[in-house]
Amino acid sequence: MMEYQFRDIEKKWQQRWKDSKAYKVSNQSNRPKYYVLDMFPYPSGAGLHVGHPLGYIASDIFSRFKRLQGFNVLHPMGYDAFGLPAEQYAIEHGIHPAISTDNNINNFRRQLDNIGFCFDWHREIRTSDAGYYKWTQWIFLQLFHAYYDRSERRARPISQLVEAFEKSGNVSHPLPNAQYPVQSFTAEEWNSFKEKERQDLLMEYRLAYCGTGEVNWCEALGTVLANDEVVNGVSERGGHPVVKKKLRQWYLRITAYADRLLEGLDKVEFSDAMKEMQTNWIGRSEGAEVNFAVGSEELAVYTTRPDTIFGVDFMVLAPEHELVQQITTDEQRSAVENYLDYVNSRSERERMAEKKISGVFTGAYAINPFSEKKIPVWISEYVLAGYGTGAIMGVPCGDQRDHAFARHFSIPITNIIGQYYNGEEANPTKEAILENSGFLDGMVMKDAMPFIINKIEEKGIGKRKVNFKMRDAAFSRQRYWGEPFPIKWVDGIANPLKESELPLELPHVDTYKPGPEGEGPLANIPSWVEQELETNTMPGYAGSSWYFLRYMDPHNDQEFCNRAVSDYWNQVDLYIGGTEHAVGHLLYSRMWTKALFDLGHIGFEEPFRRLLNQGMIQGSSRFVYRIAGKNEFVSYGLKDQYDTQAIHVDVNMVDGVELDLEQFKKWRGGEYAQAGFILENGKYLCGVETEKMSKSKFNTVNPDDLVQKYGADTFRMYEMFLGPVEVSKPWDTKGIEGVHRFLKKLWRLFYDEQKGKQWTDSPATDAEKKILHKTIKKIGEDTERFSFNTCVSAFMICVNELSELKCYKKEILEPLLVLLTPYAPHIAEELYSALNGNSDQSVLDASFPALQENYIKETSKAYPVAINGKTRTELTIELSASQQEVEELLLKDAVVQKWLDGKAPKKIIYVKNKMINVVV
RNA sequence: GCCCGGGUGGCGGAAUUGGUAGACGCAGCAGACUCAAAAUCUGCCGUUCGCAAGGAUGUGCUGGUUCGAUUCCAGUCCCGGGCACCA
Repeated sequence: MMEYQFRDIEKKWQQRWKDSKAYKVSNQSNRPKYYVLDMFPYPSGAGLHVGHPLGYIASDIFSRFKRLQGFNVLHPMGYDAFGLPAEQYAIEHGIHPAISTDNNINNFRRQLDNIGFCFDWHREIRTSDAGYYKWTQWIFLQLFHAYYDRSERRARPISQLVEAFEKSGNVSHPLPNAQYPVQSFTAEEWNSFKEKERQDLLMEYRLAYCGTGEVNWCEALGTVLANDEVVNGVSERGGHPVVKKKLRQWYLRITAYADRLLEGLDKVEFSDAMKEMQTNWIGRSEGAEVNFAVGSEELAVYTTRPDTIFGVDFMVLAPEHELVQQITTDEQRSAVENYLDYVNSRSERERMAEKKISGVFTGAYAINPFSEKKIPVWISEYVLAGYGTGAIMGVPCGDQRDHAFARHFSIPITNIIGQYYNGEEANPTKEAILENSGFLDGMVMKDAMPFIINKIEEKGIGKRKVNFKMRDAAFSRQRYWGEPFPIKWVDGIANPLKESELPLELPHVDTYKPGPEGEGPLANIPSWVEQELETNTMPGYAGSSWYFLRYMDPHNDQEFCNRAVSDYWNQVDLYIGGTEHAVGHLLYSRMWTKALFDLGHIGFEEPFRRLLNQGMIQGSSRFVYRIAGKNEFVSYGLKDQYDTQAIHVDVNMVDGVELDLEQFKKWRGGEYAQAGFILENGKYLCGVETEKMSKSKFNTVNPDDLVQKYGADTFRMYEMFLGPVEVSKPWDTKGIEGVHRFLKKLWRLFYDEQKGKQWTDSPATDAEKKILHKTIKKIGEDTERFSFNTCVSAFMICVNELSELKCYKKEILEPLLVLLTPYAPHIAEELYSALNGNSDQSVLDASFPALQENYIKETSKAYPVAINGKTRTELTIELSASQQEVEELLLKDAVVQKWLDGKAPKKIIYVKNKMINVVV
């Protein structure tokens, strides 16, 4: 074999690696462990396009790299197999989700195998397998049987809470929900409660709990819709009206973990952008809750700026606030009622989107507890019932929204910050010296903050308070294709199934239509309903919140994951995936990990030690230009001479920008078979635009086609060569040929097309060793920092230089193949095997070559010489040269003399190993 | 509106700590080999002035710091992403 026959080579080694179980990983090893994980895919029916494998290639390279460095590397793959699209497909086509999901998975697997990944498929998991979701249900029960102990800041078994209640009531365990009708009880009271009362109370503490929540109910479709299926208050499909409907819903008490989720960010290596997104989502704010008297009622407001309390000019309640009815005066009642009607007529989305200021005065006045000033109480839709206390104090001089509100309704503005307020717009400064602020006068705002909070607490009219924007996570879906809850409802009490009753298998159904009253399809199954089983199913993120643990011990039918095994593999060392899961999946899995840690099931509390976000590969669309009203197309360069309409064409019919006219005429069943063309230089050239890659834009490129045409190794390297993994960049099929040429050139270092084998055992020269070791250094460093694109360049430079020197020496070529293995494993193994007389030693288990610095050490350097900062010439000088020696050499140089023009240099800057600059 | 990223040749990108801007590749141009094509090889390739040697200019824009700025600072424009009345 003299030519690079990549198809045969790749097929051969993929089969051999499979036969020798080359990627099977053991849980026992003397080697240090390394865990590389990809965000597992939802197996959609559309299959992979070139954008999907980007992260998988990066993780594959890194896994293989770590293996060469002597690590025991866990690199598994599986499928997030429950989900809405399969159910939707089932409704439309009558095919059971289990079947369509299975088909999709088979197609995914075939496409992945094509690319030559080193996944340990013995550990494959599917979240929809009963053997998997048995443990998802089990973890749900762990959460159900646990509460969050706020003083110890950790989850504990709920049985311990019951013991505490029996002994001393709930004095040291206040209810998480301040709105619950019973707030405190004694041991005697607890012991006298009926079972239902006790269970209702315990439900208020559980980490997985049931409550009432609002869902988007669409009467016409008879189903509940996700937020993104609702557009402008109507359903995305069909445009039917959507209303809020209250339903029984499961929740996860993620808010209990808010502060730990925040603190945990300091212990992980995520990008700053990612940490910031999570921080914003959690939305921690510090402030105070303050009570204002309104007649005989008390109105609590939450504020982050208690230091501005003397600047309060009005109050605003959310329209839903419970005090609204009680405090509204008779004169204002009809105005308030009108406003409430207006608010009720609006969807949540409309209210969110509204920029116009609206509101109405209730007629009531609150009393400022410090200044005794009377403050008008308003209602407005910009105040949200769900955040803080649902009421705010309006400080116009310090808050832009309050300012706009005061202006709009002509409420007089009190200035407490002197010249910091210009009368035109609010200033949220904390640096101003307070005025018009009673006993706070003269204090700097940020100093007044702790002072006034203490005063508030002393006076007993409020307290210091930390608030979070994050809400508890809704954990029910009124759907079929998800994990059933291991819960039976008897007399209104949620009864958990016993561990021995798991898994509670998802029953087969013949129809996926929603159940009555917004319930899920399970409510249509008489046998299910007779057993009083919960009819909701779990959401998509249930299975994905803990899957990284199951990979460690995927076949264990006694435990979700053996503790010794999870102690060995521990955290995921490198997690690779897209930013779209920034807040959802990552926060949920972090919370589950913390809960499992608290309950003693695992030994670490952050699942992912390091996170790498891959960018998107954008589509590069091609356009043809049809002359208006004619079946005639004009080439890109001439289109401005006509009135044209741009039409997307399939990028796979275009070579660079040149359209294949024959293919185009056959496209879309011959729609353009009779079309005419106006060409430039005999070619039809297309327009180009970068857009999201999608079928509808005809700009998707299938990796299968590229692997078929150029081979998996070329494809892998080209995906990396496009640019840094973390950033988004457009796809350009044309460029792949450059990488393919590189591999062919590499091949020719080993085989000559005429002469055949041409490697030799002759000893390498220093120049050749220098090329090799320079490459070892570059590949080692750049792979470690995920700079895969510059690695590909470094390989190209190396092969170019070795070709130039006609270096065919095994001493150089063999280590080069090891370096290349993570990037292009097939060709590396083929040549490595040939080099070693087809021995059984696989390049996959070779050792990463050791860098010998002495071969790359330079003794002299060609220094750039700048005159006044502008590079004028180059001067080769020994690295050991002193300042004085350099100056002497410099002044002798003809170019330097020319620029000095007889003048003496003012200063000569010589930075060793960098540059020389002469200041004249 | 707020918060993050990012603007470098015709294109993707490189320049790791302030030190030769444009590595590597694509596209393009010229040439060699060939009956021809493919494959391969060689040279050129930011803009501009110049026959050349060489010079000027150049990393979105305007300033600043520095012997020296793609890199640091201030302002500004544009693009991408996230959040969106969070008190």
